[in-house]
Amino acid sequence: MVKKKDLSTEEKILVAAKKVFVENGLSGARMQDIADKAEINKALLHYYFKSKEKLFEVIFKEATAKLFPKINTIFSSDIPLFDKIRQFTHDYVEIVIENPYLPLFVLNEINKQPHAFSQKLFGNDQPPVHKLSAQIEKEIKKGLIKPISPAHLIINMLSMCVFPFVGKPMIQLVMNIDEIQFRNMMEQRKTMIADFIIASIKK
Amino acid sequence: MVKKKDLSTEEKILVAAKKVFVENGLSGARMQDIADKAEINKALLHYYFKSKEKLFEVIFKEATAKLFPKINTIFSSDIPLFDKIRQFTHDYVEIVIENPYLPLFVLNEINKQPHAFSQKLFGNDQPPVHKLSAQIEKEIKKGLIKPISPAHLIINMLSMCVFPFVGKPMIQLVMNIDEIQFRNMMEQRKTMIADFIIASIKK
DNA sequence: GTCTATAACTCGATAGAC
DNA sequence: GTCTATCGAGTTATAGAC
Repeated sequence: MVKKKDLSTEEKILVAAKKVFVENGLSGARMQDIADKAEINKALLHYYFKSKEKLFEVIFKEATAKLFPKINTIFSSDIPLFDKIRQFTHDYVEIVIENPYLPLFVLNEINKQPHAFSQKLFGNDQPPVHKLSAQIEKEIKKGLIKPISPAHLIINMLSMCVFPFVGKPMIQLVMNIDEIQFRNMMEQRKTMIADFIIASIKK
Repeated sequence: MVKKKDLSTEEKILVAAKKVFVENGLSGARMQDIADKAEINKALLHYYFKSKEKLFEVIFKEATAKLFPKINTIFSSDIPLFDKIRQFTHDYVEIVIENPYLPLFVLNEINKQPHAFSQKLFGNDQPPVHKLSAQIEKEIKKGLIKPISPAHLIINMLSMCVFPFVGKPMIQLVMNIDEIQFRNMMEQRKTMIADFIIASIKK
């Protein structure tokens, strides 16, 4: 664990800004709160990052960089379908366990600026579902799995990986569980989700 | 379809406020925007609803009233498990299709004030999962379905119903589909989700 | 009930000293 | 690089006329 005092001013700002933006969103965050949390003053924030928007952009890019590239890589990789499902759900739940508040943060901002991201998220690459969709179609045609719409299967998989974190406080309320129990459940999901999916589509 | 002119001032405000708050959140919403959309002026907003916070609370309560009671009712009803799964997923997806932006809105605010809701959402009732959990356990013991943690099964079901709407713009980007295609897909999910779940747990 | 005008305040941003 | 002080835009909220 790195102590605050060991961080450069810029790093302290980034750590503080991440927390404040992720908790409150762009419009809900206050530069004063970020400054306080970084133990500096507002003027210095502007010295390092010209404006609130610029600082936000840095934090947001950092967040998407954690959440999206992995999807692309695994979806497009060249391994058998069931392995792919197991690997994706395992790795993705693991990522999100370490960053439980990022999905809600990112989805919020995408919601507020949908068009602004069509390019940003995937650059000039194909959106990453095509290869996986094709693979699923192929398995169905070969009669190896039950017929299912690839799009729905992918949405189901993503839903089960991500939603528990987006709805974390609600789930904790409804199920009446604390942080540790929640974390344990999420650890189980690393393997449970794939089992659940494969049981559904295997012939 | 009711026309704006036929609504009372209070109703016009509520319609406008709902749209603005749901799209922008509490901190992102502007009273001026609400006034413009309701075709009145700011002063009148305060005449009807003392403050921004008070107005927000009304909208928020309306939103939770749409999303939560249904869960409670179906989860606790006295019908066979598979019927319950079919009914819940069908009805819930239907509700959310008609209010696609409510889940993200509500989850956001719960995230910002987790403790404030422990009472608010369910009052003095038991959180509604107990009865469904017990029912699932029983079916497993009777050997009618495959062993699975009730909590995970419920989370999976909720995830597949709700997440596509929380992640709507992202899904539209990733899958490259427009509003109509999205709506069609969600219509399919009214029955698809139950099929998917039951295929996974049926013996 | 509804309006115009404005007070009161919050907050991002800058000037300027050190 | 870092600070204090302050400006100015934008917002919530109120006063007061009709």
